[in-house]
Amino acid sequence: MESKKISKSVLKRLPGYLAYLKTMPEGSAPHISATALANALGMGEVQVRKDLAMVSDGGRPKIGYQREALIDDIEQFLGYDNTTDAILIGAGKLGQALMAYSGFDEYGLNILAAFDANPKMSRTEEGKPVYNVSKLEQFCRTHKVLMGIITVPAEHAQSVADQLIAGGIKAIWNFAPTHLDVPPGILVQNENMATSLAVLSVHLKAQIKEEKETKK
Amino acid sequence: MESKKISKSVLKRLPGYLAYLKTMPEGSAPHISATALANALGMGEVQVRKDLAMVSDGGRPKIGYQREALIDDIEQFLGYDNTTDAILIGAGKLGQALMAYSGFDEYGLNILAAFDANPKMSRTEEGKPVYNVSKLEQFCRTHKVLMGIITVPAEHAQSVADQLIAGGIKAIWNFAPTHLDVPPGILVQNENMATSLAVLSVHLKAQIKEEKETKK
DNA sequence: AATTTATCGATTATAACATATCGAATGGAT
DNA sequence: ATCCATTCGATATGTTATAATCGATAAATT
Repeated sequence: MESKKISKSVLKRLPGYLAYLKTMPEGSAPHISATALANALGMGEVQVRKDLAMVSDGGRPKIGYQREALIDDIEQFLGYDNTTDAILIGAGKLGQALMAYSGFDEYGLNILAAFDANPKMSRTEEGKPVYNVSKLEQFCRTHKVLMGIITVPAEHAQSVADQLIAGGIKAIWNFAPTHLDVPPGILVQNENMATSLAVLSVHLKAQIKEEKETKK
Repeated sequence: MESKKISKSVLKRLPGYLAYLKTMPEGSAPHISATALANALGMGEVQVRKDLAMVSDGGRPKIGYQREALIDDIEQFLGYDNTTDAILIGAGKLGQALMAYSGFDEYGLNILAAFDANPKMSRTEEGKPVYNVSKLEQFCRTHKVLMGIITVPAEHAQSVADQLIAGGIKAIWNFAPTHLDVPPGILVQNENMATSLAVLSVHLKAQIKEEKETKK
């Protein structure tokens, strides 16, 4: 089962399973079937089974998967079991919100420090240091940081990305609503709110249109 | 060209084009070709052309698209030209960050008010009212709000969603890391950071593994 | 012990999607 | 005025993701 090649769509569904498994009450049965999971999350049972088969092999007919073991398997697959260090650039509103979000530990993510062009404080509310952006590249090197989180305005995002890459970063989590040009081997994950909004907006438009037509 | 059926993948790419077109300097040529766009954003030129053909028909050989007209076409298609009202539930760190984000106007989104189970203030920094969550359903009805933004902890998300739907909401933008059960016709757009993290995390794991193997 | 039932896992089929290729049209160059 | 380069648009191919089908297995029941 271990890795080889995994489709990105599967990857995006795994956290969903994980979250559901974890929120199951303590008293529930120690086993859960792929079918049950599928029903709970409103997806096809075949798809769920296939996804689970990619990361685990503990499925037994009539019984299902052992919940604890399955959780462990998914977490291990997603790399949530060993923490990765990251830094955040852009200590604005969004940046601070992310720094304050305590849930990242759960996903094996540890934000070491924040950087800003004009640091208004030396430490965040949570006690994480805030440095001037000029220290960025050097910090990456000395701490061997592999992930950078960009929460700066769009016009500065590319420049920040370049500095991160120069510092040896391998993955970028980009919250700036702009395209980043990066060399191959560097992964950019865009958390673009504009795309989500587009989906919602078009849906609403269709919905309203439909309503008008049924009224006729 | 107008609507009919549009694939979700196309939809997600359109905001990228739009953002790039808008950031082009004033002095640049009034026309742009699909080829140029493709190169700038690092995508296939055929795909870009196909996408643009879905929303516009102003493409002319040798010239390309008129930039202004293309921007208008995309914005109209995405519904950015007429604003839609929305409300936000959960005035925590993330919720406040979203309220403070001024860029939403540009996408035709107008957040009317925020709701919280324990409002700590009656107004946000931006002057938007903050109500108790008990007023939620009534507010939706009287203001005919169609979109709700959920930024409450995962355990309360489903309950909030139910109230929104009871109030007549048609689209939900869900920032809570949990699955929401909704009746058909209601769209849930999950802005799940966990999925993005999963993609990044697995990439990093593969990257590290690769490095070790090349060192051998 | 045999049968039934529920579930996993593999195989196959379908559909969506991205990519490549080709012809047509247009504006600029010669 | 003719030719050429560029770009759009449409068609065709390959790839990938999704869905449906089938057999096998293990527990529960009779």
